[in-house]
Amino acid sequence: MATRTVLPVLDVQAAAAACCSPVTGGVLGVEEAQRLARVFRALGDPTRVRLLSLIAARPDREACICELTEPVGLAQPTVSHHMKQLVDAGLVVREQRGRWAFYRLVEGTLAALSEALKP
Amino acid sequence: MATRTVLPVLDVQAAAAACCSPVTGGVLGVEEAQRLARVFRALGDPTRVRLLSLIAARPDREACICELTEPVGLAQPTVSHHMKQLVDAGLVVREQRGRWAFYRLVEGTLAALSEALKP
DNA sequence: TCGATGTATCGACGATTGTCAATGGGTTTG
DNA sequence: CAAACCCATTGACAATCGTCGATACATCGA
Repeated sequence: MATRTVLPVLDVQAAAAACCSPVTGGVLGVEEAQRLARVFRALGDPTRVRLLSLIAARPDREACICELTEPVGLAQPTVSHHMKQLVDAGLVVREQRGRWAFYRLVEGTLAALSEALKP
Repeated sequence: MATRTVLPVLDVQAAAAACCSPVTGGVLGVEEAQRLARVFRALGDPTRVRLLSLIAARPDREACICELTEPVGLAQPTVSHHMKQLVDAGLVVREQRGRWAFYRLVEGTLAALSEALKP
């Protein structure tokens, strides 16, 4: 059985990409605030912010763990751990290709967050 | 002497409001990533997201602690603690007025974050 | 001046987080 | 098949975080 939490990616995607719950657009319900906070929490670590920018700077806007470990200067399990956080937050998508794991930005989530912060 | 950290608000304001360091616009330096992550971390708690939305929903877009404690259902010291985090992140500004402490959104910071997330 | 009121700070607690070394699971190559 | 390679998971550790009760500080009103 799946030991992973239930589809957090789709939750965020559906809720955020729907372009709802802007922070300054009225009192947010508890659930909406939780969804937003979960994504922001994933962005709340310098290493993860840099990982995102490293992926975005790649020619095809995707990268594997082996291309990310050296730039951030952390051990491979640590980078893998951070990428999992970004996947669970819906900021990134993982795709296994051969023995490499490629990560690609989810632009919809970024756009949705950008909208939610617009004053 | 001031026991507070050195003007984090201005740091964020200057760096972020200058509309620099978009997450997807090239590899972020360590310091830029740290500045961004510090603000996102402040947004990474559901209570703080709700506090922001509560303030934004007020007629004059400002509120005092006494108006925020009951809606979020937490003790007064806890709310005060969260507001301090938001102030340090540059998301909110504090103004003492009589015996009340009023908090007002810093729209520039929100706008800068929104820009930084635009894909 | 004294009591009441609104906030901030302190001290403490359990919970979560970031990090690593060691290990295990797949996939390719020899 | 066996070895090499890439990555995820586990277990452990210190550090940080969210929360509260108690308390201290500051301001207003009587």
